[in-house]
Amino acid sequence: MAASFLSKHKHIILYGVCLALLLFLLKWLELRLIIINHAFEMYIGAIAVIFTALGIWLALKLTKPKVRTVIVEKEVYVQHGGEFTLNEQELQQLGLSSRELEVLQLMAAGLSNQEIAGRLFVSLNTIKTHSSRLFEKMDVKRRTQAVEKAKRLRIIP
Amino acid sequence: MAASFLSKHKHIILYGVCLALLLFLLKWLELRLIIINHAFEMYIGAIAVIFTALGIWLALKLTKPKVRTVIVEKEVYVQHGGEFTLNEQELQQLGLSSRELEVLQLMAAGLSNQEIAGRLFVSLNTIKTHSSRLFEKMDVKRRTQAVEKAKRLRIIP
DNA sequence: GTAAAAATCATCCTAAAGTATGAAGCCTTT
DNA sequence: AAAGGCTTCATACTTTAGGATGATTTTTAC
Repeated sequence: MAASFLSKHKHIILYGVCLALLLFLLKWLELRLIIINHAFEMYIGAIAVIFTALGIWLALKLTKPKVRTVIVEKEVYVQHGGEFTLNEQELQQLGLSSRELEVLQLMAAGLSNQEIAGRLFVSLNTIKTHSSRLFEKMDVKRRTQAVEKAKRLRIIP
Repeated sequence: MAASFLSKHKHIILYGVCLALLLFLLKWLELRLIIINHAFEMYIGAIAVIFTALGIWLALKLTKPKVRTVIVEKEVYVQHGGEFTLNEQELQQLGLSSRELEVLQLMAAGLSNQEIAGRLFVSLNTIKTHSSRLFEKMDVKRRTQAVEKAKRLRIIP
């Protein structure tokens, strides 16, 4: 199929190829003419392009990369709490018993008398007695005052 | 207007002027070449040097600096005895009114409702209303819990 | 100017806190 | 063994705190 097509139109193909070659030759000659006529300018241009590229390459490769460091300070608040240092002296001075101190600590945690009683496995009345003696020793009238004073005196954290 | 245009396109204008000067220089060198025929190598060398420099300049001026963002976390330790730093975020989240916050602060100081009322020149009932709304917002049942939670959340010192 | 939020005050009621007093059991010290 | 402190518990009572609801005024936001 392909072979028969080639043999049939051999002359036409040959003519076409010759024409193409001729046009190509003409174009090439034209180009050569331009090149020959402007050989010097083109040479200079080539030099310029090559050395500009060289300059860019040198600059990019042989210099330290430009890095702009942006430092964003982010403050992180650390609730260190500051190690609690028990004020032993004040504690001694108040003369609180161990049970009273326990009650005071649970009061500071926000527990009610009933809850404290449950926590310590004693009756509500017992806690009331403890708290009364506690208030008396601490010279306060209410649990809120006791807690405030205890924190101020560093008896509890 | 004109000044801003100038400053805005400073690089372009500068480049244009440089190019013009360069062309002038080239023309002058060409003339010299005609006169001094032996300086061809020097001419080429000058071209190479100039365009290398141009390439370097271009690369340095027209490349964008890489931006590296470094986040430095700066820890801020908050000591127990140190300055109190209000936890604005938590305070906002609770949605306490200014009056409620006042009441809370006086509660933390160990004052009774009656005393708070006297301090703020309002009736006891008003303080009760405030405290009720306060407890509701803070999701607590008692003033001692409110004070404990407020101190824990750093809403009050 | 209207709607929403805040602040104020009141009444009634219940729950919790606090006072006063007494008492029993368990330690330690004298 | 007696004295004193600690813990426990109880009863009776007063005070304070807290809940529920309704209302008025003021401030704030749209």
